[in-house]
Amino acid sequence: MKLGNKVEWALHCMELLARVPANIYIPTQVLAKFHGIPKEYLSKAMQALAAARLIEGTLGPKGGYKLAKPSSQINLLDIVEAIEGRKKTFNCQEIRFNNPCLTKKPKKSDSICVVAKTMFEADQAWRRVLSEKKLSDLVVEVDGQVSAEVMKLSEDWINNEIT
Amino acid sequence: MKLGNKVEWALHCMELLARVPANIYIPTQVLAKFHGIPKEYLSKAMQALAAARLIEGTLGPKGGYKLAKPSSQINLLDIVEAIEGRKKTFNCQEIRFNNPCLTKKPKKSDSICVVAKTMFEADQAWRRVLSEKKLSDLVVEVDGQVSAEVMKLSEDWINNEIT
DNA sequence: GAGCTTCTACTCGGATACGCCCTGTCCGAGTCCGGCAGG
DNA sequence: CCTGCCGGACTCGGACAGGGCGTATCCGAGTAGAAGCTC
Repeated sequence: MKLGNKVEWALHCMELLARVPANIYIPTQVLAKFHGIPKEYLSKAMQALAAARLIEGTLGPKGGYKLAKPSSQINLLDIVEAIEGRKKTFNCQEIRFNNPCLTKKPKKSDSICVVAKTMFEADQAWRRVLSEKKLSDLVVEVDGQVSAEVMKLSEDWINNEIT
Repeated sequence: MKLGNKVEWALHCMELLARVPANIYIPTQVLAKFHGIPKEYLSKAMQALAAARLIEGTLGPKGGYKLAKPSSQINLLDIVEAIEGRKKTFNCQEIRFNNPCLTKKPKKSDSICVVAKTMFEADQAWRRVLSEKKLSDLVVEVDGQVSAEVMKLSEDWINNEIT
């Protein structure tokens, strides 16, 4: 039960995309260089984000990605699910129905297995925390952690790269 | 981000072990037949549970596994972690430190990355739900779901198998 | 100088290898029960 | 009949293949901008 690196990359890249004006496109190459990660593989994560309609891509010079929605309308669960998929962490195989002592055939309408029930509750608790954190919240938190000086330098660095 | 089948198997087997008297050993073969799952592979899960000191195994005829502690002292997180390991679901690679604009070398004592912080909070929420559910609670819930008739038949079936 | 055409260079997107971990299986070491012989 | 011994069968535990998914990489299709030519 481990999340891939693409999730971390996607979160940081989305946080960066949320900082630039809405009409500016950032290419994958710049995102990769800024974060020190392999560009080719990062593009896979960006493709997944685009497929989930969280970002939009454009070709050619001055191309790249931009947010498809305001950062206040995107939460972290959207991003994680775009990368990792929307399937639950626990998939119940209903092995309780393999009990050789069952007196009647089980139906799909039977109440949910109590083991799966608890696992699903845990899964929902995890998702709830992620869904309650908006991308815009993340931007504010980063602002509070990174010095204004570095923030300004980074902004200039990005602007220089995409020129 | 998906849990393996061994987790489900382990949970159901632990629930069953919690039902038998404390001095009775249930062999893997019986657990496997009762749940309709491959015995050889299930033994891997049982080995993991034994390594985590949740169950104890004995060799020879009348051998098998029994709980190492009362079911009220075992929670679902113990079981899941015994199978899946204790590592967090999200491992922060600190790619924020790859920013080419940093003015000073980052130290390990720096405050935690806000991205990782949220991911860890989600991870803890997941673990909290699991740790608050004791194995003895699970037994009670199963009692409320399975008919007394099937429960009795199952008990007799188990007793017959280990004789 | 302005507008159109062409060309280049840059982007995304999908198709393609590689490696690791989960899944599934097998066999050997160790041990406890049950039968058997002897007293 | 009781006791001690021995054999056998059953158990766990670790060692051994196969497959699927995540990781990493590459190349082609398409496009927007810039340069150059014509008017």
